[in-house]
Amino acid sequence: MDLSDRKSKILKAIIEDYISTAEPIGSRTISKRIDLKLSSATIRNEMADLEEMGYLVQPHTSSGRIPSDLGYRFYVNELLKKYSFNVNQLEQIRKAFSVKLLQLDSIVREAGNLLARSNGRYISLVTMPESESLSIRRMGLMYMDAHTFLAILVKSDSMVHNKVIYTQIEVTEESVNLLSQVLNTKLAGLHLDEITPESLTEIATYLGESAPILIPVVEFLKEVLTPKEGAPVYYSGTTNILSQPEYTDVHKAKELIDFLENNQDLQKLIPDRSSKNENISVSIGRENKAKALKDCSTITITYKAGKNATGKIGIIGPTRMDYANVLQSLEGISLHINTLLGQLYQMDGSEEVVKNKPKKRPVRRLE
Amino acid sequence: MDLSDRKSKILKAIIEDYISTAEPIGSRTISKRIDLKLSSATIRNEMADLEEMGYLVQPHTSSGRIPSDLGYRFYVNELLKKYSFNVNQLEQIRKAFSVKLLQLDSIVREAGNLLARSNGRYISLVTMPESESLSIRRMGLMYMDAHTFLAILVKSDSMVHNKVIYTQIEVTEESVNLLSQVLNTKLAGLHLDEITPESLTEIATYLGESAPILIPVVEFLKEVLTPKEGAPVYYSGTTNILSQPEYTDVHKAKELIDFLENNQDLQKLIPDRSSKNENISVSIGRENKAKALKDCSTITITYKAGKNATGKIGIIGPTRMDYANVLQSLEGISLHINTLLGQLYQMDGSEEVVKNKPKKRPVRRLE
DNA sequence: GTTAGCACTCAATCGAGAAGAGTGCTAACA
DNA sequence: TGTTAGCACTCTTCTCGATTGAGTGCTAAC
Repeated sequence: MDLSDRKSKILKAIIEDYISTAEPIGSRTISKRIDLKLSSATIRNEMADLEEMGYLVQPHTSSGRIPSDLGYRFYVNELLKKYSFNVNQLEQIRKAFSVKLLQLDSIVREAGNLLARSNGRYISLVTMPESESLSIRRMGLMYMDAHTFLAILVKSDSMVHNKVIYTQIEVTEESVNLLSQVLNTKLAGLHLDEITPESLTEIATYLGESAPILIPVVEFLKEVLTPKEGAPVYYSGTTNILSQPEYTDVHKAKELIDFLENNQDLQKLIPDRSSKNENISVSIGRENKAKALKDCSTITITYKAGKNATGKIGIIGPTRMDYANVLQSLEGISLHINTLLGQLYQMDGSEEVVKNKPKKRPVRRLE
Repeated sequence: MDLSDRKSKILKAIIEDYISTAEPIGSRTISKRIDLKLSSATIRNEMADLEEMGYLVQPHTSSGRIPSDLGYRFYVNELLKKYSFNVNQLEQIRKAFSVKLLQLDSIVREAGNLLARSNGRYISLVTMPESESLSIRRMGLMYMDAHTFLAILVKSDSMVHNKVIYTQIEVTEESVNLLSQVLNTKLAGLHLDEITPESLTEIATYLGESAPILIPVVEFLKEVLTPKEGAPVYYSGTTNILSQPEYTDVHKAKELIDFLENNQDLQKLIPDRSSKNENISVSIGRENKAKALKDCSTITITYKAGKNATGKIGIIGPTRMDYANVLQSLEGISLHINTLLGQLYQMDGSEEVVKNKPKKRPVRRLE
């Protein structure tokens, strides 16, 4: 769908004005604003055309025009000039990540917070990276007292999990240390589905009568390694939208926030329209799967964490969103966490893990 | 300050009505509602008295009365009959805590969430338990690759911390394991200020040329064990207040939420008025230290975690708060987390830690 | 193709009046 | 002396019509 150069300019001007004012835009405003000198009457004619073509809507006769979903879509696809990266901005992003954040979940979560703070007007969201199946990179146990020990697991995606485990039977420091060592050598590099009953019984033989403590440990492994269907979404800056004029009605705001908090499955919220080679996905208004988001736009970008794990980070706001700005900071942040995570994974002793890993792993189907 | 029985009854009726309706209460409403049969005119006289005494205020002449801060205070101190515990309710609280939550921070945080959910109208807050000085209960390292290992610390309050540490120099699995063992035997039971340069050099001697890896480990210990001044406050259900009539104005709501998020120091928000032997503190309206909370009431209860560590859990809402209900569920939840944490600490091998701990520890001053 | 001009539309604003809830005060009553 | 009925008064809220003003569509002229 093509538009004349003049129509494009007018549409762009309307959208950008509306993005910043949230008020319907009249022909006079545009005729004054735009570079090509045209009278309001001419603009009016063009606006009527644009409305007929579906790019603009009128809240009521004799009011200014506001962009339709289609209008925003055209804006995003065609009119948004490639934003140039501000080196300064990238530097600021880098600074915002404090040095001590060297763990995956902190990095990702902090990225979400940063995003929410950096625009201050929209809600930001992140999902933790999900890879189809995770393996055990490293694990260990730590004796605490006769009935307690700590289980620690480093997954192949570098996330660390730990759990305090209480046992009925008494354990000794030696037996815990022994189990720790055995577990590590036997299980490191394995996926959950590669932990067979046979290997477990083998491990149990090393333990003698303290074998039962293996049970809660395996529970823990299962719990942590089982791929969660639909990574949970973390929202940040939910109350940012309270400063948006479209949410001066508290009920609307609460409805949206409640909806988000109760719908943790990002897949169900937004369509997967990163069909192009781009990994950025922009969903405008009714393009979102959820009806509750019909007046919102969601922009998400996919980041990589390791070989085949990806997560998303994004923004939810009213359709009247500052797309240019959001896209830019989103891309800036994703760029940065990609490098951060890249560093994190570069340090992986991947070879070492690989040598322990059988070649023929059951293939996990994607549903 | 004493009130006649009848005045008390009228005040109570007004407050409870106002709590549930948020509308100024007129004399006729009370004359119909209350058990002792009195005409509206009589009630009016009594209300005029109560206003003169400062328990009620009139938003404007010829409107009903609403309780003043003093009125609420009287209500809380004198009129609130001792709530009886509902066994059912306690059972529900118990169920709400899923079994897998066996770590201090999850327990406390979950308590906050539960509190926010259970009333659904107010903001809940929790602070992590703070004890003056924490010691190392147990620590360990876990080798990951030639430049990476994981440091794990279990503090005396049972909180587990871990951090991925990257080293410039190469480390071997053996050296990490050795250090792990040495650290544990040498440092377990110690407070931060008991870790002397001498003990560190002693440890270093065990390590030979891989001694430098001790540095980031000590950094980590410092970071985790240094007592934070003013435990951070975690809020939950901040958007709950959006459903309250006093916050239909979005700006007010946003102001409050922003204020809370930017003021993490609970000490500065509310006065420490748990002066009685009670550990519950109720601050009504302007009794709060922060002016931003002048239309809010805060109720906090202190829970115990271990011997001398305490944290707070509480509720923030409009002064028109359902005190009876909030107090009850607050006490219920604190009761439960006290027992949960009690179990957690009972399992502490305290003797074992004690034997390693020198008697004369530098006394830390309270400021 | 562009523009000036004009009649028209419709939301938002304003103000006057009416309604209604509630009070204070007075006088009568038990 | 305490309680109550009644009435005038106050003040908010609601309603409704008039006004305003931003903006449009259309027509005619350039």
